[in-house]
Amino acid sequence: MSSDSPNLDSLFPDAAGAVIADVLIPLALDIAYSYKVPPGLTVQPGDVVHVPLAARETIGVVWETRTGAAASNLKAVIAKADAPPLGSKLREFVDWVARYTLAPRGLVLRMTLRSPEIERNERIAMGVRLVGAPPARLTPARQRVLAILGDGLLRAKRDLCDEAGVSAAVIDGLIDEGTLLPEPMPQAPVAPVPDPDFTKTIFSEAQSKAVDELLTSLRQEQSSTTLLEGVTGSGKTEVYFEAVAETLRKGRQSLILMPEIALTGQFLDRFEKRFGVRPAEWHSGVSGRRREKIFSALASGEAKVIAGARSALFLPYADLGLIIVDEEHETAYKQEDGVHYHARDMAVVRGRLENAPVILASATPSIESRVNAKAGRYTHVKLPERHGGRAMPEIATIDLRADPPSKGRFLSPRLIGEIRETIARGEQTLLYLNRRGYAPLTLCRHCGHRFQCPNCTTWLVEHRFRRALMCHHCGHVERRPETCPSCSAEESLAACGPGVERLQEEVAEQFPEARALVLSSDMPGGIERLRREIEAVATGEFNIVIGTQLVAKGHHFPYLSLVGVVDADLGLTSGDPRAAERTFQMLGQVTGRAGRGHTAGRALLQSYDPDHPVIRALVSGDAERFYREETAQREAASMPPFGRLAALIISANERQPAESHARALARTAEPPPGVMVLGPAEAPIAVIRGRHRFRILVKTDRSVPIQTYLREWIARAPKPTGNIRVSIDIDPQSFY
DNA sequence: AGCACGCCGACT
DNA sequence: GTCGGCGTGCTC
Repeated sequence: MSSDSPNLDSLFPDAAGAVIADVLIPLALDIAYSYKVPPGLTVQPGDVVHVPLAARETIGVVWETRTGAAASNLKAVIAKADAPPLGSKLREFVDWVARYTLAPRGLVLRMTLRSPEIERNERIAMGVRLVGAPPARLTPARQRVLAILGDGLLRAKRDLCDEAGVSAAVIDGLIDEGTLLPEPMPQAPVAPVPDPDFTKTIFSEAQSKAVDELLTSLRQEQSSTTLLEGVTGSGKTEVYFEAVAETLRKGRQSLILMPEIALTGQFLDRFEKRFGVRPAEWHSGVSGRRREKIFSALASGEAKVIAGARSALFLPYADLGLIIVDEEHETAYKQEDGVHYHARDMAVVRGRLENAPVILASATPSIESRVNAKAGRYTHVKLPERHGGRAMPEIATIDLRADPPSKGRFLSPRLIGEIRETIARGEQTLLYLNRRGYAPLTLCRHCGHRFQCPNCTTWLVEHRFRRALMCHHCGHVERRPETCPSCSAEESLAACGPGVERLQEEVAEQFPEARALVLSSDMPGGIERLRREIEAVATGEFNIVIGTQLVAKGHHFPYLSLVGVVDADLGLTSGDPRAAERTFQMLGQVTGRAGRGHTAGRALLQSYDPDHPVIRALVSGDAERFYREETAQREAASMPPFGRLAALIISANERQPAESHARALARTAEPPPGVMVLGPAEAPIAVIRGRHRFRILVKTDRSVPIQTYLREWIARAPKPTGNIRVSIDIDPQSFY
């Protein structure tokens, strides 16, 4: 900071030598704006400041300071804000993420500032303490209060009222008399420090080995990424808790990233069992007041461990010493609106910048992470067996060509037989079908009319319970008509294919005496009811559970011994380049639910294509081979992580303009060698928050700087007219 | 994100 | 004639 003489400053305020701050503002702006720094104010890069913007005042972060000739039209910084400054590593991270995701830097900055809505209305709870002589008039109410406070300790007003059975007026009266003294209550610590040695976990031989390996790579001074691969039930969490303990002993902070839905009481309980206290939590359900507290506790270094959803990656840690990405393969790590980023990948980047080791944990790792591990870029730590002698489920297929269900039904005779036996043993069956509603397609038997979404390129799903046809893509809903809208034929509409509701109908028919339950995310009664029902399933209350993918995660069902995958082929035919991987992971998780205690469970996959590599791999348990083959295919096709995928997303309020601009853009593309534009016609259209989105997929091999190419492409293309926005999505590829 | 400006349809 | 809807562009 230059120290010009005050004389000179006041005489020539705009002369060379003025201090200028380049301030990044948390709006959709990519460049930092320049402001004069008024005399008497010193700012440093990272400082949060109030600045004028147009007619308003906003907050911003000083990105750089310089001295030089200030143009006289520069506005001046108003003041420093009462917020922790952003460290240089975090600023570097913001720049890096913005550059990689092609988002304006201001938008990325906003993710790091989101919480401190500087609520000045901090109400400090007051307590009272006995200090003076009893008052002249000693009423019974007053006596009760004084009796309680006789020990001279400080008590919260509220608690005291409850305990003494008096109103606040009694206590206020005593304060006026001088008998009691009000005093602010000591603030409960936002995030009590976990004790790394609260309990000592007894590890199996395999687990101890994994812990040793993990700690060895942790103790290297360099930042490193470790893939912790452990089958369901192998005790991954307890193993990575040891890395958290090690980081705690060093006095540094740990971040445990998890998909939002996985952040449950169950996880927090396990943490508390190991460390004596719960970690601080960070997700959409945490209230504003608490967010602010956690925010500053992290910035000051007071909070040591935080468990959070992907947004926690952008918080201002004082000394981040470890990042764990739990369930690293989860798609929930990808943010699809605003700044498009993949939290797993950005975690690896932030870990590198902060010199913090990163642990990616999963039972079914992503291809990307596996490839990196195989190539030696990540350390690979494996937990190959279940903990506590629990056996892996036995998985088999039912060939639907040889053993078909009866017409209009979806359960094969063999599966029905197995369910019957399971019920007879008093055990539970899970029927997995990842399709909400009654039937995925409705058509007219008379004229062949198919109900299609007016916005999307998808069929409307019948929801018989609600008597509606719904689009699961955009949320469009219409009433199911009685007659065909095209040919007016009556009673001609036929439901095609199964959904969970239809399966429930079939189950009721086959097993009228069984208690069956559908678990799907659109269940009437909302999340509360869902939680209660899941609890009821865990206590063994139902014989048959019919569930969509939400049953694959989290909860443990101790009575479950049979898993029937109703349509194992579902999802394998979608155009998604990760379809095989996703299906393998999903079915791996679902079938992993089977098994009671030490008894192995059974899983049956109904399939018309039992020789499909995914199904074969699930049955044989040969994950290695599946990953090897899938990796080879990815490599041959230049798909991630061997090539890159990106998309231009064109969105507008109406479908038509979005689509025509997408086509116009596609025509403008002049792909250089190594780039392939996969055309808008192949891309599905979705409606998100009222905006119709069209995607143009782009595939490149790794030699092409895809960011540069996309930027040039957009610059070349005709300017979008109307309310059309073009944004860029870079597909996750994993970083190392 | 705000906020102003400007262009088109309904109407005190 | 004006009011006000929203689409568009700008903010050091």
